[in-house]
Amino acid sequence: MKELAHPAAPSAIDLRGRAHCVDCAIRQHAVCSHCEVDELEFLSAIKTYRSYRAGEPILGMGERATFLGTMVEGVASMSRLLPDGRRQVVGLLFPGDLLGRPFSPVSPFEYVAVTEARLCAFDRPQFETALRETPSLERRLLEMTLDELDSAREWMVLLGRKSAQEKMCSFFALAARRALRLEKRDPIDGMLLVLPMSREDMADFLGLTIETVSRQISALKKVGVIELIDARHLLIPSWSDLLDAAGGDSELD
Amino acid sequence: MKELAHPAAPSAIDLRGRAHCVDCAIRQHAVCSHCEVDELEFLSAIKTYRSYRAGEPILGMGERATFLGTMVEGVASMSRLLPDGRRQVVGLLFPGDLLGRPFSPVSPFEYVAVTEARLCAFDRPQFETALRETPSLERRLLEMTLDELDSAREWMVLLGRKSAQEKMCSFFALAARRALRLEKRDPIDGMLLVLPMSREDMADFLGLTIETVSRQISALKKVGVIELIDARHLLIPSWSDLLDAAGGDSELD
DNA sequence: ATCCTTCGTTGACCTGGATCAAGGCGGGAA
DNA sequence: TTCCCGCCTTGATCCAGGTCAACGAAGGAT
Repeated sequence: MKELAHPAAPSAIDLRGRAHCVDCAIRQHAVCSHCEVDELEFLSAIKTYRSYRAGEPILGMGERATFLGTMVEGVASMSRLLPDGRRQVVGLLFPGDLLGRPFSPVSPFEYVAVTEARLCAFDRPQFETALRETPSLERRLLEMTLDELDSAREWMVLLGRKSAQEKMCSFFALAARRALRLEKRDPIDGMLLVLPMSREDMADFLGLTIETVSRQISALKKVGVIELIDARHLLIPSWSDLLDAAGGDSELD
Repeated sequence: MKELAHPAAPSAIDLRGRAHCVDCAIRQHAVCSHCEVDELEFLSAIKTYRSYRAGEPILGMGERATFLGTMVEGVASMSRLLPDGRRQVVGLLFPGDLLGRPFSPVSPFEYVAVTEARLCAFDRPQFETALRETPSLERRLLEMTLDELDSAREWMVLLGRKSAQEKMCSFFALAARRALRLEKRDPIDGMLLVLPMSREDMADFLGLTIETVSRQISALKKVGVIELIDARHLLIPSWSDLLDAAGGDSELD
């Protein structure tokens, strides 16, 4: 996972991966959700699917990105590495989310596939031109960016003011809501939550250490806020208990 | 400061405050910076200046906002109050910054004037219509939102992974850069930095307590990274020393 | 089957920053 | 001038979460 020959080269590119946009399962969440058929056709012409294995880098920090794209499957992380090795995950990307920084060729953050992932990628200059010429695209990007900004600020509250326990609960709530959204289902008590990431990724997302994450999970299991099946699977017996323990959750993600 | 009769009512509204946009000192930083003369004239027709005293609330959390606007003078904070009183400042607004959440009438954060402040306010529905009909406005808002998102993520790194000392230095660097930008000057060693806010606001911005802020300032003074004139004024003897002590600063704000 | 190697858990201990508490200082009111 | 009162600083103590360390469980490779 650490020693891949070509960090920015996906493990597979399907150059002719022209699945029909109209059939795209995640389009309603994506930057192209407001597009008309002809606009979709144009995008379709410049799109390429890229697949990544879990742990594989997608874009490096400070690297010149040649593309950007929509997450189609899987989860990716966006993070910053400090000179001394400390790491902060500043965002998780779920299907529908846009990966990459429009209008800026070098991203100040690195993107890594957290699970096996698939990206609907666009050549950067072409996509940026499309953005400028297609109001429905630009408008949707603005909507998405405003929402992401709200989420980022929400997360700042968590990072700055919440206890380790509250952070864990907020994270579970976030992960559960994002999973539910894709399945178009509402939260229910007793639901299963699949954790898409390692303890280390969670720790780096929450501003904690893996040990603290592990301990808090054990503590939450003991008080019954969660029921642990195995390291990656848990049940949420009571959604409202979870939100209470999350300390002022704003239902945003 | 805590017991104001009408939280959302500014201390003064100049209804005929129609200073010419073309002469506006901060327009180049504002959402209207890409506008043509005719577009400026339209905005001018729907704008109103609002003044706030230091400490005065501008928009409450969860409150239905009737306006949003560009900061013209002064500094405002954007923050979230947790049910138990903990507070996190998620952003500072300097002249040129847009105050308020476009396309969403209720802001999930509260805005407070940190110093005496002046706002170029627009009626929300009218401004949103203008946004939708004016590509130069919408495009500029997108640019600004993308930049703010980068800054927010930068701040997440600080909140999640930096030490109290690094946080203080990053804050000084941020405040200095924002001040310099307005004056169109470059950072120089020995420059004076005016702190626009109280220890409490800094603490809430950095995810610290006032005591820690105070102690770190003393510590930084002792090691010579800053020179304290009084509680609100300090010198930055060496810009590079400051950035070193800030631990991986990305020059962003 | 056996060995790694990675990941997660748990325990023991430490420490950075929070908390609690006491003054200092400066500006406005009387 | 004196007295507040809101800020800021500093000291003493505490504790949530970090650090260090050991170990178990679950794959993969051979």
